[in-house]
Amino acid sequence: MMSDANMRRRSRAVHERMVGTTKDMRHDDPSVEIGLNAAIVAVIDDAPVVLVINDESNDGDSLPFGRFSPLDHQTLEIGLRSWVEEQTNLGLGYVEQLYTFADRGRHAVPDLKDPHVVSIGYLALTNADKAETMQRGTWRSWYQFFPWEDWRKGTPKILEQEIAPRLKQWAETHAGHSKPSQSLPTLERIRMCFGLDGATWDEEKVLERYELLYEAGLVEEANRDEREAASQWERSDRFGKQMQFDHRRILATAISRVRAKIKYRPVIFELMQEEFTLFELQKTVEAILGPHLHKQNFRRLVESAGLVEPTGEVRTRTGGRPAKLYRFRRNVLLERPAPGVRVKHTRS
Amino acid sequence: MMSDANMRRRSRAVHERMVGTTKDMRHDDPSVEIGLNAAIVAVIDDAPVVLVINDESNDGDSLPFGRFSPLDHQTLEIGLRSWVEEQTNLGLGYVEQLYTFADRGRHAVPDLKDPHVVSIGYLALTNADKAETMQRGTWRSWYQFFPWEDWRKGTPKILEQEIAPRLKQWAETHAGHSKPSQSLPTLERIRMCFGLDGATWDEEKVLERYELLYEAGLVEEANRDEREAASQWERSDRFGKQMQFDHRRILATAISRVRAKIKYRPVIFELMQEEFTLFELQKTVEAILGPHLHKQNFRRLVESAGLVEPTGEVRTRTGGRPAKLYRFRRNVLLERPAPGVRVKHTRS
DNA sequence: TCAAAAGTGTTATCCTTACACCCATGT
DNA sequence: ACATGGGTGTAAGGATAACACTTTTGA
Repeated sequence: MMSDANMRRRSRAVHERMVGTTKDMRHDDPSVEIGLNAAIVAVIDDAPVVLVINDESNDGDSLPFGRFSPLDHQTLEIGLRSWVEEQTNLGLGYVEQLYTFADRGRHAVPDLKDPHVVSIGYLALTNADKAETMQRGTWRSWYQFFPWEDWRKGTPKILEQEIAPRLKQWAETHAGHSKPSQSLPTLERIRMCFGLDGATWDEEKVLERYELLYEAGLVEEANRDEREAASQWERSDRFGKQMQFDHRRILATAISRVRAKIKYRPVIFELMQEEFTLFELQKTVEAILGPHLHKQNFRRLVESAGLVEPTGEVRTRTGGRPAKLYRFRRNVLLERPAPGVRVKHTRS
Repeated sequence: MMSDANMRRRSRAVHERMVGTTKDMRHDDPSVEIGLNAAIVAVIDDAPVVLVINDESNDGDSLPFGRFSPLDHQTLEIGLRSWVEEQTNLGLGYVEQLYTFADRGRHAVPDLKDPHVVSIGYLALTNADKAETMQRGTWRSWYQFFPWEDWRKGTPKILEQEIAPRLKQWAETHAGHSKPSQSLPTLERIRMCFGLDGATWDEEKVLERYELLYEAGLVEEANRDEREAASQWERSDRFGKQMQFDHRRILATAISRVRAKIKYRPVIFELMQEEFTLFELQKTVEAILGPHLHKQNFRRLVESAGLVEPTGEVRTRTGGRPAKLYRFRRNVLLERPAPGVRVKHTRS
């Protein structure tokens, strides 16, 4: 049997292997910084918006962000909330972690390139009225950053006019460069991501689409990071407004996540007022998922799923007949395992 | 218009606000360490297993893990792969990021409490045959760490005999302590998480269940972290074997994720050989999700979904009639947006 | 009066569930 | 022979997509 002290020693050795205080350390590695970044989403006037800090620098807007300091904050989420509150005076409600990125070369700033930053992205949902106390920051339509995601007026022109041809051209010239880890050939990846040549558009693939454009060097950030300077276009917002650091990637992750999540969790109500009409609810869902897509059956769906209940009140001046007001039925959480707005799309 | 130099300066200011090189810094904060941790999952003899490094210390096994060093590795995933390979000589195939934790007090080691570690969890899937070259490490059934998840022989006894009464007792004594952020009252949370009192068991809620037991001070780790030493039981594995640091939490996250993911992505095939019978496929799905649950219709489902195709060959000595061999149809990826094993449960 | 939105009702279709039954092998 | 798993067919039931139609307001 091992002595107690011996066990302690072993345990300590394990720990040191990790934190690198002994011989196992390879460099005098300046430890990395933890960046917390929040994509705060709301729906205003039936448009999906995100809160950005306008910095007027060359590199575009940024998301609210800050450094995680374990001495100040017990958990990552607490740290995030305090940063956001400090920067925007906005208290957050629903918050969820997205992803942690640490790719070398994707945090470039003009005069201080590639610091060692691990950036942790968060998604927060709020309704714009709760956000009245907000001070700094601007709400911006997320389509400014991702114009190809904007299907409100049918297929976005940029898709077939710019993206498809340039991506295909890139795929041909870089055919050999495709990583073996990617199981699909590049052309197929492009087809699937952007719903070209008969493939169906999947509104959840926001991140995959952005990453493909980055790889192809079509978004400004790729230029900035000097990775694939393959296509030296003039600086422009043609492929969406750029953002600082890797914030556009974080925003893409956020959009993907909300779009997926409202289908199996009742998070859509985080974006609503307490009381709402079914049409308002539908508009909000459409703002997130993309419109022209659902059916009148939407009403029946949410009611029969037990997601909402009538308040008894009515709202007039809707543009037509007065509409019953509804509220979120919190009890669904106790009844169904995965309640959400299970919508299917139509062609009309 | 702002001068170019001016813009650079502003941009720099933003960056410094984050990395804290100027006045914005609050402490001489020793920067945190990044720990990479892998839950490597396989199915052996119809049982779900995870690769652990047996350290024989007081604190139980650990997952393969290591420190992330941005100088050595371009991305987090590359860093993870190299650590795992170094520790176990095992090359990883499918890898996916899970979650990043940094809760103060959840990385305790006996003699060096609460270092500032941000631990990033990863899920890896492999089939045990590919893992033949493995050197260090042991495959352990994940039910050793989560006995209440083991429904292979019907409802686990520990659920009604131990967990339910002790959690309810805890909920009553700590009624006031429930955080306001949790929307549900503690007793309802318990009911939902563990499928008590008529609620349905949701096999995906592995993490929620573990966290509840941690909060209630029933798992060893809670004791160790000296958070809720409410219940001073003798040290025991009654509520599952403990693991080092926060590794059991990471494993819980991993199990939740696989269980959810096989339903909408064809990741189950990462756990299979190249060729397999439909029954083997079913057994593997059951190993992950929990058994006694599906139907013979499983066969029709996977075939009609286009997930598999016959190889033309046959396997004998199955215990019955020889079975056709199948392989994964990689082309589903080009056809369906979210292919997976869409199984529903039955009572039988 | 008419446009716009709120609502109700009804079918056709598909998908899944459940049950029933036959086939081929090893022991 | 029989147990065990392989494999096929089909009918009942539920969900939902699609369509048709009525109601109530504000401009």
